[in-house]
Amino acid sequence: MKKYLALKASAGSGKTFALTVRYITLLLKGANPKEILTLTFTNKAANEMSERIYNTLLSLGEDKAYLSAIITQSGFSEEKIFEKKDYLIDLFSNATLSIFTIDKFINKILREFSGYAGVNDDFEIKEDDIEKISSKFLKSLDLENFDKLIDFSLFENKKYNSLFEIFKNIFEKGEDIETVNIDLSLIELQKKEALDEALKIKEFILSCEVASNSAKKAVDYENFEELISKKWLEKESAQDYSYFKKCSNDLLEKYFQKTKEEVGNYYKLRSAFSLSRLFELYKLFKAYKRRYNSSKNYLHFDDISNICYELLSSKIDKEFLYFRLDSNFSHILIDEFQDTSLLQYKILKPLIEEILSSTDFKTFFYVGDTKQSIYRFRGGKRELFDYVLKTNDMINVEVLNTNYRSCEEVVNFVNKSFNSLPFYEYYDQLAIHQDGYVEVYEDEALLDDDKFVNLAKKISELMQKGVNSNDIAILTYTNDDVLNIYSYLKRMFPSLKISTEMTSKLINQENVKAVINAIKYLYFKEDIYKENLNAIIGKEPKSSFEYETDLKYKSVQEVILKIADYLEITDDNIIKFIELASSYKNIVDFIYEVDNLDASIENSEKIGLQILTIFKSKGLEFHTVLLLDRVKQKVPNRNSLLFEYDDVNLKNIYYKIGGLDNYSQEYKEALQKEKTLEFEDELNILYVALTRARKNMIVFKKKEKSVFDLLSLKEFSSGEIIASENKSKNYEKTKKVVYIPKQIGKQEKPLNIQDNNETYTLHAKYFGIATHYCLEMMNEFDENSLLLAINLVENRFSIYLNKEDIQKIKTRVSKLVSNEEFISLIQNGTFSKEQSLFYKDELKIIDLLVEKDGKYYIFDYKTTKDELQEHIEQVNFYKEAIKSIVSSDEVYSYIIYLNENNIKLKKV
DNA sequence: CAGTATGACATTTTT
DNA sequence: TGTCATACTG
Repeated sequence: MKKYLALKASAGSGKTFALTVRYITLLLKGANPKEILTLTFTNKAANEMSERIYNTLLSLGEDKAYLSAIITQSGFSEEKIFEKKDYLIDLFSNATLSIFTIDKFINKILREFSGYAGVNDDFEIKEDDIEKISSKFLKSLDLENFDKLIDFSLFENKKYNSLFEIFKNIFEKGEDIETVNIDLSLIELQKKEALDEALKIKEFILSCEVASNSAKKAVDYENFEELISKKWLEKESAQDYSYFKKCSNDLLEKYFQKTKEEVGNYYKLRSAFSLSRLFELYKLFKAYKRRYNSSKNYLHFDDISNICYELLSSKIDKEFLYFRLDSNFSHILIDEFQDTSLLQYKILKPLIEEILSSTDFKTFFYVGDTKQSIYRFRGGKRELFDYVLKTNDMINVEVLNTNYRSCEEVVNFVNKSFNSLPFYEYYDQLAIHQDGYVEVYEDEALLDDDKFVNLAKKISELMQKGVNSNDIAILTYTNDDVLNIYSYLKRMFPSLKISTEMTSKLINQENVKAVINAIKYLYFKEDIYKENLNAIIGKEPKSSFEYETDLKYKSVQEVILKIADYLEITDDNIIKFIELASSYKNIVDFIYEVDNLDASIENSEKIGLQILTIFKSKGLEFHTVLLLDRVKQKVPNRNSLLFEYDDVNLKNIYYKIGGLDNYSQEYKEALQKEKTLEFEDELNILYVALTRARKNMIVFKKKEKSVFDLLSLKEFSSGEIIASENKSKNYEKTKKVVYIPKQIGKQEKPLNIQDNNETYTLHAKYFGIATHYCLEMMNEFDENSLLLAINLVENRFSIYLNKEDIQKIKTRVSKLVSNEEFISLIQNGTFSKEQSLFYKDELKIIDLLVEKDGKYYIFDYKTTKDELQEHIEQVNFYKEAIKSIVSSDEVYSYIIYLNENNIKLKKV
């Protein structure tokens, strides 16, 4: 095993495999899980990582690929590894793991050193309410600074809101600059100077007899602003401008050059002024925000990394950090390194350096693929990958170029598309799977009104050729496209199950929005809310909304439910909204706080054809991919600031001004650099999109203005469509715990929400999921398995549940495994957990299914106290389903109520 | 026909 | 706020 290694892992080349092998090798070589710091970007990835390691340990030896890789890496013999297997499983499942997201890790550091950073260690993490902070900030300013802000805002013609956007942008970067004081009147003077010169040109042209109308129109300026909007100012000399050509002489050229010089001086002054003033105001804002955060005892994610970095760079030295951190990390593994931001890297740097300079057994490893860096807009810095290599010559680099994901046709197509691009680092990949199908289809419909006809046709064609709809994923550029395709396909194929993965805010979902407006109307009696409501639910404008209720005396949850039922719009999103609404104490709280609710919408069906954005698809793979061109054109980047970096060092910050590039060479170069990076982003998105398919890929290309023109794709097809392996109409896609929302709205029995029944809280939901997860992860129903499983639960659910909850789960499950009736029922049977079944058009998941002597036993776990009729109905449904599937009457079912004090087995 | 002016147009998102 | 298509100009 290389002690220090950077791994360039193209899409599908076995990145997670390499990480897992390395982790297990470290364990074999005697490392403790706690000291192996493994960093990922999302919680999902962190969970998957620990599960993958755990599962690989459990089946160590069964998978030859893993085994031989581990043998090679560790240098241990097969026997030696088997010998250690049980010990490793035990070690891993009982240890505190250090597998986190980068953000969580930085958060951890800050909490440990909170005293030095001047923050409380129990701060909350949440989104900023920029509107509130900015208005309070304005009020906090003294007259002089307030004037400065107003002046700046007027001068740059910026709204206050966009000013705070810029502050946020600076804050994310965590950069700072020196400011200089330039008087605004100086700029006004310079403007006049330039205008005076330009008026000479005007006079000259107007008195030139041969001047064309266009030439006269080109000098129709009265003030400075009109002057600089003229295109001819960008020319090198006056005669380069065709409308001036006829009048051109030395005198005009003299005026022209002088005007250009004065305008150039204006730009220099203005950019220096604007940048300085902006940072001056930013510093005030930052200081104010610190005070505000500390008074409210909360921080934003950006605050955390910002403060943490300040702490490390000024207040404490790295030795101190290293020795004070509650765990010493001897090994670091970083996943998706190309997405690391500069700030994050700077925070990790001392830890990495300590490892690199140590003579002990300490290792450093990072994997990534700069071609898959598509998150630059939120800070990801791909240059870091090579920079770290370049600046630390002990680090080795390896490249993974075998593709284990896609079939030959797909791999070859991607190779062909990317390897001839100049300035794009690409190594050809080698496919291990044969065959496959690739098609580039020039879709004329994409430019018409009926955009998705051909997409729909292709889908039905694929399904006829034996591709299961579950195996198809449609990838798009925007969330908007996802929605449009979803509703189009729903219309065309009403019975087709479609799942969309979108992150859109719950409060923006139509039904939820309708209820919010209805409640606001009832509270404020302002017509605007009623009209909003009418528009959303499709009623005529001015329709009345009559609803008798007493907002004050009912719980917020009850009000939402009643109104949603009244409007007949109760759905999954409304139910989630009701669950979340428990956090509002009363209706007034709700009215004023609801707009800040940050939760996301419930995604539709959990099974079926998938539609998602390319960004969302990163890290995933699909049997068949339909890739859609960018439907609408790309928008330009609207940041007001331009950060120019040399590798990873900040070179300059510019305040973006249109036209400045004509007068400042360095600004022009910085703009050019930014453009190159944006171009790379665009190619990277294409790379991610084209590497998701395992078997079949169909590209829908626009006839004109297609993004695929970057790769010069032409109409093309190669190979044969590969049918799905699983032919059943809707089969399980994941073995994950699926939460089915409780149908609160449809219950017969009136709800008793006021007594704060825990059944309906999110917390209870996670408690239930965690309990199910614990039971799912147990290999055997005994205490030993429970210990292992509870550890996994802790690692996975510690965000949602506290120690007591975990203990409660442990107690409950422990009661179950010592329950004689239960044990005797399952003894000597073969059992399958989380068995999904599809029956009468419904997908259900059975918690535990046991087969014994030709008899079947169904078990369903419940963590609620209440024994509801619907539980019985649900289990009866399972029973019917199993009976019909196995064609036997010997099916028995039980509901297991996992109560705190006792276990109840209820035969149904 | 080449150069110029003008108006319409639009993203991605975790912690 | 940059890009693109389109109309206009000489």
